[in-house]
This record gives sequence, C-alpha cells and structure tokens, in this order.
Amino acid sequence: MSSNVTLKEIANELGISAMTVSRALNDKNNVDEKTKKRVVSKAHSMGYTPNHVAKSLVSRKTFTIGVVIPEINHAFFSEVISGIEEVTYKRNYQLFLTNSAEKHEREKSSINALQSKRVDGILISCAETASDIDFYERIIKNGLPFVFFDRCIEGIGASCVSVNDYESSKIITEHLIGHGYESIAHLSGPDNMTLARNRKRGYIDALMMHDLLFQESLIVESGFNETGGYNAMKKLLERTADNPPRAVFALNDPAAFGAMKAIRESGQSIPDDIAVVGFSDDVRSELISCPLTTVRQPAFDIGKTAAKKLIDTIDNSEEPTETIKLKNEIIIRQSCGCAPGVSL
Amino acid sequence: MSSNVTLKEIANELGISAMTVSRALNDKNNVDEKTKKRVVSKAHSMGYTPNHVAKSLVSRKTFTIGVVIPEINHAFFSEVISGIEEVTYKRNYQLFLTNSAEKHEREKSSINALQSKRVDGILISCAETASDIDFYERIIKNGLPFVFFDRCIEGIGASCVSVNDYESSKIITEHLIGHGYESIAHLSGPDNMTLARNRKRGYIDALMMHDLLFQESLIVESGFNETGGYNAMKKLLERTADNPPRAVFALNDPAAFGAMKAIRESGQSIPDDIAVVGFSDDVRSELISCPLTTVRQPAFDIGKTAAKKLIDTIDNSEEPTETIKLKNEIIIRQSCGCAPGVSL
DNA sequence: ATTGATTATGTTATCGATAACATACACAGG
DNA sequence: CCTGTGTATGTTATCGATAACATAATCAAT
Repeated sequence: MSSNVTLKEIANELGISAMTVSRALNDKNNVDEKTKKRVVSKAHSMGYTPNHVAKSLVSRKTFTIGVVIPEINHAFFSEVISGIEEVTYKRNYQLFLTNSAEKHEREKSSINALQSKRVDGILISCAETASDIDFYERIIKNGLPFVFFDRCIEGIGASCVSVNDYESSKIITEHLIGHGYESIAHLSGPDNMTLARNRKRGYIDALMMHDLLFQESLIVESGFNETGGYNAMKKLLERTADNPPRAVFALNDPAAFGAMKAIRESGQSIPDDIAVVGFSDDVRSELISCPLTTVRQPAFDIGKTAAKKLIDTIDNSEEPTETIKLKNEIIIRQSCGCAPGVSL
Repeated sequence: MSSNVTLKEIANELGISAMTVSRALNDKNNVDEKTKKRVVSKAHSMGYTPNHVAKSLVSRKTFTIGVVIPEINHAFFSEVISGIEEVTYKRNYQLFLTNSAEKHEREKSSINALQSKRVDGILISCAETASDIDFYERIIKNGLPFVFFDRCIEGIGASCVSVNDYESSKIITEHLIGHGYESIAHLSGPDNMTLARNRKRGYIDALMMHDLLFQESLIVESGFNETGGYNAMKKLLERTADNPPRAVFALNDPAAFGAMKAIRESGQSIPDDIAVVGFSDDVRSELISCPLTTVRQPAFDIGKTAAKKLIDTIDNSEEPTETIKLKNEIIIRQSCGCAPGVSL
C-alpha cells in the first residue's frame, strides 16, 4: 500500500479534530460551512483517499461481491461478466473475479478467500465437478447472500438465474425429429448439475413424445469443452460402428465442435451422414464451414439479472429466494440439415 | 455481511485470551500443543473465517490487485484476464475487475474506487480516450504499484508489458508491399496511445523503406471496434473515390471487420480489389469467408507477465521499472491476397 | 536457594473511520 | 438573569486482528 493520508493528518494540519474532518468530508449538515470548505480543500491538496478497509471494518459491509466462474476465457462467461459488471458499476459495488477452472476444490478455496475478504455476496456458476453440495448449503444457511447463475444448484436456499434449458432442449431435439431422424444421440454433462439434467430431460422427453426409442447407449457424458466432445463422440462412433446415430445433440457448442471433428475424422459428413446441434451459440458457431444450429442464451441478461438479484438480496434481507428462467432463442443454421436461410 | 465468528468469541468459549487464539490459529511456535489443538478444533466447529478486512487494516496490505480494462467482452482481454488470474491465484492475491468501457472518466472513477479499497497494485490497459496523463502519474508517484499492459503509457514511471507493435506492423505492411500493392491505407487509433502510435510508425516506416509515397490522406482514425472501422473505411472510400487504395492495414481485427463490410458494400471484393490486414487475431478471423491476415498477440502471456511484474513490484519496492515487449506472430491467411496454405 | 532462560499466556495499543456521547457557546423566550 | 434549543465541535469507544510489551510458571544452572 502506498503512503496514504488519514483523517487525523488532515485534522492535525488544520488544528481540529478528526471527527470534524470526517463530518465535513461526508457533508453532514452540522458542520460550519467555512470549516467544511477548509477541510475539503485541504483534503484535496493532501491527496486524501478515504480508506474503505477501515470503513468496512466498522460498517461490516464492503460493497464488494465475489464472482466464481468455471472458465474466464469463454465467450459465454465473458458476456455474463459484462452484464454483471454493468450492474455492479451502477450500484457502486466492486467485483472480485475468481476462476474455478472447472475444479470443485478451487471453487471451495475461492469461496473461502472471498468470505475472508468479507464480500457482501457471491455469484457463482458451478464447476463441472461440483459435488459437495453441503459446502454451499452451510455457507448459504450462515447468511452469506448467494445467487447461482447458469450452472445452478436449486433447492438449497439460494436464488438461481438460468435459462429454460428443458424447453429449449426439447424444441431443438424436436427440430431434429422433424427432419425425420430417428436415432438421435446426446452428449451430456454431469447429472448432479441442474443444467445438464434439464438438457438431458428435454432430449429424452422429446424422443418419448414422438414415440422414438430412447436408448441409454446413445447418451455419452462429454462435459463442456471441445476435447470432451471429441472423445465422447469418438467413443459413441466406436460403440455404434455398425449403426451410427443419424443426429447428435451436444449439451453445448464447444462439445458440438469436438463432435464435428470426430465425425469428420471418421470419414462421415455433416449434416448428410450425421447432423449435429449444440447449445449456447458460441461466436464461432455461425462462422464455421457448416454453421451450427444451436440455442442462443441471453448471456448478458443472465449476468445482469443475477447481479441485480444478488444486490437486492444484500440490500434487503426480506428479498425472496427465486428461480428465474430467461428465454433462449433457437438458431437454425445448416448443421441440422436445414438449407441456408431457413428459420424457425 | 453474515453472522461471523471472531477470535474473541472463540477465546471466550475456551476461557483464554484472543491473543492465544490468534497465535494458535497462525500456528506460531510458542503455544502449547494441546491449546493449539483445542483452538483449531473449536474454530472449526464454530465455523470461524478469519477477517481479512481487520487484518488488512493493521498490515496495510490487502493481497488484492485491481484490473482496469477497456472492454470485458472481447476475446483478447478475456484471455489476458485468464493469464492474470493464473498468476494471482498462485500468489494468493484476489483480483478486482473493472471495466472502463473505453471511457477515461470511468477509468478514473474505477481507479479511485480501487485506491479506496486499498488494492496493493493496479494493472491497466488504457481506454481509447485516455488523456489525463497527469492523473496516472500522480498516483504512480504517490507509490501505488502500477503496470500497464497492451495499451500503455510509457515514461511515467510504471512498467509496461506490450507486444512489438512497431516491428509487427512494419512486417505486415511489408507483406502487403510484397504483393506489389502501392497505395496502402491505414486505419489508426488515438495518437496519445503508445500502441496506436507504434502501429502507425511501423506502417509509415515500411512505406518509407520501400520508397512508397506516404500520403496523410490515406490514414483515418477508426478506433478499436467494428463500427469505428466501418465508418473510417467508408470515409476513406468517399475521399478516394476516383482512386481507392489497393490495400488497408487496420490497427486491429474488429476495425478490419468493419472495413471489410464497408468495402463489400461499396461493391468491391476482398482481396482482389482491396486487400485487408488486421492486428490481434480475433477468434473470428480465421473463420470468416475471406480469412483475415493478421498479427497474433500472446494475450495469455501478456496477462501472466504483467501480473508477475506487478506482484514483484508490490513485494519488492526495489523492483526496477521495465518495458517488456513480447513477440507477436504474423498469421498469413487470404485477405491479403495470398492463396490458402501460404505461410510466412 | 537464587538467578536466568524458556515457555505459555495475558494486556494494551494500534490500524482509520465513525457512532455515540459529551461539551461549549450563541441566542431566543420567559 | 436563567433556562432551553440549536449549532459546532471534541472525546471515547468500537469494528477484528495482531504487534509489542508484560507477566506467570517451569526448569536448569550456579
């Protein structure tokens, strides 16, 4: 920390008490106007910056929130952060950014560090490997405001902001069914994550509703990144060598990119041999050689909504716990088998 | 803030002094082993979390750094942040993220807020409109460790981490010259920014060295985003209607995308009528219909290097001020007129 | 037995800002 | 002239952790 001026130093310079300086700088009304001016001008000339560390210690409030995300360098999350930042900026909060790198252990240590820094609340999107639900629950029960976004854990007393994963997954699967595809595979995420469960449910229910055979063997866990998608698809193609699926619904776009790579490497073409659809509308999705049909999530709005909900919860302990679902948009491109220019 | 246990509460429960509890939890060696165990176990069962706000007040050190960037939702910056985060995580610092949204006023207010929060240092990439250099200088002289990255202000006592803008710009301009193009335009940034100045200098020097006529009228300020690039290019095409440039070097990729749009709208084709090259290697650059020849910046490394330099400066006040230039890589694609598959 | 060193613990003061209480003075109303 | 009501200011205590100093108890050495 650099050489910083304190209230007492200003007070000594002016021959008055620190309290009067404090009152003057906070523009309280029971201070003489002349004194106020002298103080303000002195504070300015001495380069005074209020010490929020001291202020926070007394007020038990830091005007700081912590954000825990599984990956920073990912278009979806950086857009969410933009949304969060817009709200925190307006409401005068600072934002601690931490990265769990999809590791639950790192997530826990970040949360502990944020607690020590006495953040007023935490926004979190769970790591792929999140498992120790009690850990979150304990902290929430202890009274630290918590809001989950995107990758949520519902039912443990914290608000959640996510998208209508279930409906969107159902719709995009039905779109594949509409193409006449009968064997449709799914690259899934971990079952203890609400988001992954909902996407899988949407997929299964769409099959059921259209009287298609649901085969457990056509579901492979890929996780959220390209490598995971690639490996899962390879496994799937090996497993179904004699009778590969006609289409694949990947739980997000990076996983879909990985799957596309595996499909091409196996000598098959997209969408003529195997159609692919994703979820999340990555920046790359519309630009790749066979543009990806996917679901666009309102990332910026997710961030804004989650941040608002958190700060409302901080400001007012009566704020109800809520599960907010934002609307997705289905983006039809060519990887599903549609001709260019088709829209839903 | 939630209900938090203090040292004194633990001390009361055990009938000992707060000081002993403090010593036990910090594993000092002059505490009885039995006491230590009792304290640690009690602290755990009471859910104690150390209060870093109080600790920081005494130690005048927060283990916190502030990051100020012009735009969060931009692949380059989110990669830089990843790099920064990797270092701060390892070194046990927390990271305050703030967004200047390319506005100098917001930048100043963020820096003030960070100072009030008593960050141990600041990492900053200047806003496009940065102007009040004295402001930075005052803070740096006051002793707050500062490291600029990417968009730097050199010569005011802070370390800088950036790329060899000058050389790379010269090389990529020479590449255009190698194609036989004689009238080459440049979309530039603000002159008070070292980065923009260096890129322009590289462009001009390349022209000079190859005895090409340097025309002031072929330089238009575009700024760093797509809209800016679009408007600048439109202006340039109007201005040179009778004799448009044969190639354009844009100071970054988004500006190049905007320029490409304007060129196509004017009915000309890329690269046959007008070649375009950019700078920064955006994720989209290799995917667009005419892949963009550009300069790849080691974003992750920039973040890592800047964060390391900052923390080294914080830890050791003798750490010298340094200007570190990382190496770029020229990525040859087709927008310059090269056939697919060519590399430098 | 007395002294000094060593170990375990307690007490007080501090970081900077401010809430809560105390004081001092001016002026109006009886 | 006295009391009450402001107004402007000062003093003290507090937030939680810990550095610096103080004390008490134990044990070895003289």
